[in-house]
Amino acid sequence: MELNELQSQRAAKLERLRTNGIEPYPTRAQRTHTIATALAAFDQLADATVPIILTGRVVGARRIMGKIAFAHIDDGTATIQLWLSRAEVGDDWFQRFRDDLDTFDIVEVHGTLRRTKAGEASLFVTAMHLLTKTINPPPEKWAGLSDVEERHRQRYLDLIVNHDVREVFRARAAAITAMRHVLDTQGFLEVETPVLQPLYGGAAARPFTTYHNTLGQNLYLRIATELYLKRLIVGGFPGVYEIGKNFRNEGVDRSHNPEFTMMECYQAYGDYTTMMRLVEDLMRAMCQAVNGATSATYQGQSIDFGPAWHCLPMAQAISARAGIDIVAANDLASLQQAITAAGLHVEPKTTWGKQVDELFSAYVQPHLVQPTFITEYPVELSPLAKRIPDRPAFTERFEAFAVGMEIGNAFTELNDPFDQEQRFLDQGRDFAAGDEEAHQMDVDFLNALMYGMPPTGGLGMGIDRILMVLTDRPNIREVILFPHMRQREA
RNA sequence: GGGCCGGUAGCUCAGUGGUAGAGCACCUGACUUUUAAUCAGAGGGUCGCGGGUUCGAUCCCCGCCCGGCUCACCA
Repeated sequence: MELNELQSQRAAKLERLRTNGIEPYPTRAQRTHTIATALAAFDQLADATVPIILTGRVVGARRIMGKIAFAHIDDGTATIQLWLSRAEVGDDWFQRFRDDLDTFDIVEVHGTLRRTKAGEASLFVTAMHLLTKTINPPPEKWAGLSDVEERHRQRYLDLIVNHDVREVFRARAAAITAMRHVLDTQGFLEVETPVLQPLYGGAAARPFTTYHNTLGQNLYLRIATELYLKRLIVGGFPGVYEIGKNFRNEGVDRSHNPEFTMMECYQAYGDYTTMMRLVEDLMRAMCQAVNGATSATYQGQSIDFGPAWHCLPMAQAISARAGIDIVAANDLASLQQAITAAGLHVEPKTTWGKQVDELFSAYVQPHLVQPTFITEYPVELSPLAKRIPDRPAFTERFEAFAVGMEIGNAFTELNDPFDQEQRFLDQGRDFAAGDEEAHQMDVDFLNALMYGMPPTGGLGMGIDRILMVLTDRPNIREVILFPHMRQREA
């Protein structure tokens, strides 16, 4: 290791401690309380001068004044002030605290709880042990660690220094726990399906590819769990869900990370309307778990997950926002003509469905701030969704939006194996025509459907994006502990 | 991939065609109720990397690397 000046100073202190018989990395720690439990019982413990032992990392400045010193320690549950008196803790340890310990070192401290004259609840230290000597110095005291790249690359340091970052990830865990609770109590079984797949499917995306050496087989990292979960509905489970990572070989921006966490669930004998109710239940529960209420504030706007969501067919939404009737303009040429006639500027696309999607993304989606379901998607954008019985160009599908961002996608699942085969064949033509995200033919999945899948509702929800909304973070990297970062030069 | 902005001490940032700056941190000393402790003093730099212009480049020019925002892609 090459050490800079500050690191070398700390390494020298470490050697001095060793020379004086102090092991800088002892094997075990002892404590009687966490800081949080000690503070909760402060009055009883202080009044009876009960000797206790706490542990934690020294955070903030050590304030050392000749024969007395103060510092704070943090054990992950709370912080507490240490109050050291030279007379009480002894010359050796007082001097060691001053000369050989540093901010960020981790210590075990023995003493009694006592309030200072300023009124701060403190541990009056009678003895101390070093638990871990640190080599790296802390960032600046006030501005702290604010460089976004450094925060993400050194998330451990970000978490030490920026306590609101810890809260984001506690919120994330609480939200996922709440999500599991809703799904478990509504009869869904949590399952795990393959990440390494011989065929990728269930979404429109380019995959990451990898290779199994001994089998000599190309494999893909999954882009969705959908096709495996539906096989399990064929297998007879009444409801299944999986919360796990998907991997999509696409661009990276503030709402896309190459690997992201998705919850997908499938409910036998349900349909897309039962999935709407489930989304409402899930979002209410997750918002409650994170914010203690069914509304959240995102970038200054209140987002309310309490009431039933707005619900609007895609054609109506586009008509209202862009003034284009996609039901009348039902082929690519007439749609593009209508767009031109309306004076709209939309990226030209190669198919009617993609053009509809583009129109929607440009003119409707940014306005979907409050929770909204957009329903009835074009069939060619939805190769796994069932058609609306009397309008076969559209599917029983919705996407869930909030703060202008897609956070969920659901449909009545296509269970007609012949229609499914035809959709795959159509997708195959798109792929041959250069659409790298077109869905692949999956013969085994068709085989499963030929054993019969009951009418089923399915839903996918992007956990990371939901957490962005619930924790008011405008960048997906703020809700992923270790977001993807470009590799640094050696 | 395009556009805009940025990369200077451990951290947060200023700055200039002529020996590199501040605050915090760190180091030395003083100090028995601090909590942005205070006071006195000292040290610390590949100015992202490579090339060019110049007597001289951290500064100007070109290329590259990395990051942020944004557009495109991506539901």
